[in-house]
This record gives sequence, C-alpha cells and structure tokens, in this order.
Amino acid sequence: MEIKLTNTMSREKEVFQPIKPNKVNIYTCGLTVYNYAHIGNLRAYVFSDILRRMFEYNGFKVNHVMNITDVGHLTDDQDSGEDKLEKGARREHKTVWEIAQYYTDEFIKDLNQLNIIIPEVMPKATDHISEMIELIKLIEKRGFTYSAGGNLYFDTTQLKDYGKLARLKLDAEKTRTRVEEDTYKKNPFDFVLWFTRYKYSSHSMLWDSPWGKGFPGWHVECSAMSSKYLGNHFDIHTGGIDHIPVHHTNEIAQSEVAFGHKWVNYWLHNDFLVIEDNQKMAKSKQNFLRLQTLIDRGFHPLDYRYFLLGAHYRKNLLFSFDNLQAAKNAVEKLRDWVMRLKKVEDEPDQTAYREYQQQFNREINDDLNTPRALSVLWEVLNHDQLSGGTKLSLLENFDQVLGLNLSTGKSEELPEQLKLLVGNRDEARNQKNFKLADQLRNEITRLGYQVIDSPEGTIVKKMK
RNA sequence: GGCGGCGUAGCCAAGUGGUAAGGCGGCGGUCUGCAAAACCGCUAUUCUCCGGUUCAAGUCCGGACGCCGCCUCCA
Repeated sequence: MEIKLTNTMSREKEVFQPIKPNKVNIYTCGLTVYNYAHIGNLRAYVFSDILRRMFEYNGFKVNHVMNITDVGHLTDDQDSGEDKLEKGARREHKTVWEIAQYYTDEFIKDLNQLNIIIPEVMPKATDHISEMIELIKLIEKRGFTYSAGGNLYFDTTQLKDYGKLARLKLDAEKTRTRVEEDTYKKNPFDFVLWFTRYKYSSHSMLWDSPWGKGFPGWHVECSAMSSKYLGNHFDIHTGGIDHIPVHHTNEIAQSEVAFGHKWVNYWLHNDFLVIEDNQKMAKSKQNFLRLQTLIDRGFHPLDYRYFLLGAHYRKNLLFSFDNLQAAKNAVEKLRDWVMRLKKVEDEPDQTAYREYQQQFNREINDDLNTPRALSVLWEVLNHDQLSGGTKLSLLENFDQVLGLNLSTGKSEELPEQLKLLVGNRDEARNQKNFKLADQLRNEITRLGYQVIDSPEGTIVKKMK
C-alpha cells in the first residue's frame, strides 16, 4: 500500500520511495538535555514513534536514530534557561556532565511511559566529537569555512542553494536579526562549526581540535551522527517545525557540502503544542508542563498519547487539562470495550476484518492521519453488526500503530480475596439476596474496586 | 521588516472541489433488584467576514479582520 508523507522540502505530500526496498532509515532530532522535556517536546517524539510504527505496520524494517544533545548550546548566554542550570549545577554540586546524564535518564523515562519504542540508536553528542571533527575537516577541505575571532564558521555565501528547505530569502538587507549580530560573521546566515571563543571561563566541556581547544557548533552533531549510523544518504529526517529555518537548513548545508550529494530524501516536521492563548509552550514563558505534572494531576501518560493522536501532527494542537480529560475519558471507554470484548469468544469475521484493517492502513499511510485512524477504531467499536471477536482483533491490530496498550493495560490478576468476594456476590445476586450482594459490593468498593454488572458477566475495575 | 501557518458545533479536532469524520461534554430514552456500565436517539442547513471562479467551495482565487509560530537556543 502506498505511503504518503508531507515533505517540507517540496511542501507537498509525496509518495514515499525507500532508498532500499522495505527498509527505512529515520533520524530524529532529540532533546537537549539541560532540562526536563516538557509535554510540547514530547509531542515530537510521539510523532516520530507513530512514523516508525506506521512503517513497521507496512512491513518495513526500521532503523531509527535519535540523538541526545549534551553539548553545543550549553554555554549560550542568551538562553535564560541556561543560567538556571548553571546555578542548579552549582547548588547541587553537580557537573554539567552529571546534569546531562540526569536529564537524559529522565527523558528516556518519559519515552518509556509514553510507550514510545526506543530508537535503535540514541547517540550522545559528546561521544561523537571525533566524528564531528572529521566532518568539519571535510567541509574545510572543500573550502567552505573561514575562521574569525577564534571560531570556525561555515561560509553560506558559497553554497548556491543555501536555505532551500526553508526557502529563505538571502537578502541580508532585509534580514533583521532580533539579537546582537556576531560581528565576526561575514554574512548573517553563516554559522559556527567549531567554537574556541566562549563566554564562561568555567566551561568544562572542551576538546582538542585542529582549530584549537573548544567545542562543536550545534548543527554539526546531527550531520556527523546521522551519517555514522544511517549513511551519507538516508530516507527521513524529522524534527519540530522550529528547526526548519536554522538547524535543519544548516545541517543540509554542511552535509551536502561534506558529502557532495543529496543528503536526506524526506523532511518531516511536527507543529507545536500550544496552550491557552495559542501560545507555544516554552520554558521561558512559565507555562512549562512536564509529563510528571500530568501524572501528578491524575492522568496516565497514555492519556496524553491519545490526546496527541487526536490531532494531525502538522497542526497546532491546543492543550488544556479539560482537553486532556476528554482524552482520558475516551481511553477509559476503550479499555472498558476491551474488557467486555475479552469476555466473548468468537472467531473474527475475515472479510470484515480485512476491510477495516485496510481502511485503517489507508488512513495511517496518508501522512499519518491519526485522527482519521482513531475514527476508524470508533467506527469499528460502534458497529452493531460486527462480532466481538472481530472488534477485538481489529483493535489489537490498530494498537500496533496507536501504541495505547489497549489490550494489555489492565489485565493484571485480581487478588484472591477479591475474586472470592465477587464470586459470593454473583451467587447472592443469583439467589436474589440483594441485601447480601450490596453488602459485598460495599466491601469490594472499600478495597478500591468497582463492580460492573454487564450482560457479558461481572466486570471488576480498579478505581483510580 | 521577511518567511510560514491557523480561524470548522459547548470544547478538542478531521475533511483541500461534490454537498460537514471521530472523540469529549450535554439532553432525552431503553435496559437493570439498585448503582454503575452498556445500548438507542438528538446535539454545525453550515465551516471568521466580503467578493470572485465553477453546474457545484470549509475546500480554488482576491481582499478584510483576528490569532499563532519562526527569523536567537528551542520539539
């Protein structure tokens, strides 16, 4: 079945053609680990997870790489978040390295909780300094660099198609920068490949290089690490929409100069999660919500995953706790469906199964249309002609992509004591001894469980 | 100033030329010993507004208004 993806390079939905049949190489720009990931950041990773699951659903072998940026912007004094980190590090008597490790661990914890399949490779920037140096040497050899004021810059004026991804207008006159210009740059679009000039004398992440002791520019890491693990030409590169004009633009410039050919076939970008006034979530704006914040408020991480799936990845999504509650209610209903469906045992109807499976497949292959895919799921469940077995097997099939753990989530065994109480209550009800039945129900409730008398039998649910 | 995007019901949100998916919420009903759940029905004559193209427009074109993002680290 055809797979269509919106390629930022062409701004169009294109039919996906892999470089190697049935194989796909994906690179995702990961997190900069100087703070917790906020739920907006996490949207990007649920998106890349849906992408990889979609490919697997279509029978592809996926090789997914997601980097961990643990160097590169840590000394940028324009980042107000940085200062807090430095202070925090000092207060906690930790090194930058320890801080990076801590937030990396927290990040991976978030990924796991969101049921995101951990990428095959999660390379750390600091483990790949030599690869970056080699890459910069290649760029230098081709004559696209210059050094000034202690830093080595990439000379964008020499690259005729610089800015093609973002369709930048390279008229320096019209480019107004909102911050003080780096006076060493020959052109405002030029960027640093290697720093030896830095603001904080206490900076501890330093490496020797042909250009002096220092550290790499941010963009280099993605070029160096992706080529190491995916080759010099690979299928898909993903990231947030904010990366288009600078980060990805510069990655392309460096890589295509270094390798001398086209670098990435498809560029996919997710839009932002926004809050109340349609504003983007940002640490500087005090509207920074973590996954843990949601959990503390009584939500399950997968409630948030469902919430994200309800909107298309290329559109703004408005977050609010009311909206998250709506998602939570929907997930709850889905889990109830599963419990009921598991009580009936019948063979799936192959014709109907195939029909809906194809429909779901079409939606997910159409630029990852998860809202449509979810509506197929609801359509299946609400269908009054489909057998329970058909519904359950379709639901389990769809969940391979949705990743909501619908069928496995709450199958834990009930405590013996509870089973006994439930059994006794059923017995009492059969004998119309409702007084005893209610008494037993009260006991069950006290143990934190809810009894539901469904037509398919008694269902016991743990209460939250 | 440049670039990009958005404006669909009470809320979230699909739909990019053929007559408004889905979820949440709400209302009414059925069922049930009760409760809950479940089930059934209803919940946008209309897609910010104004023009235009077309047999036909949330959907294309032009304009207005409103909102957001990027151009600085950023998912």
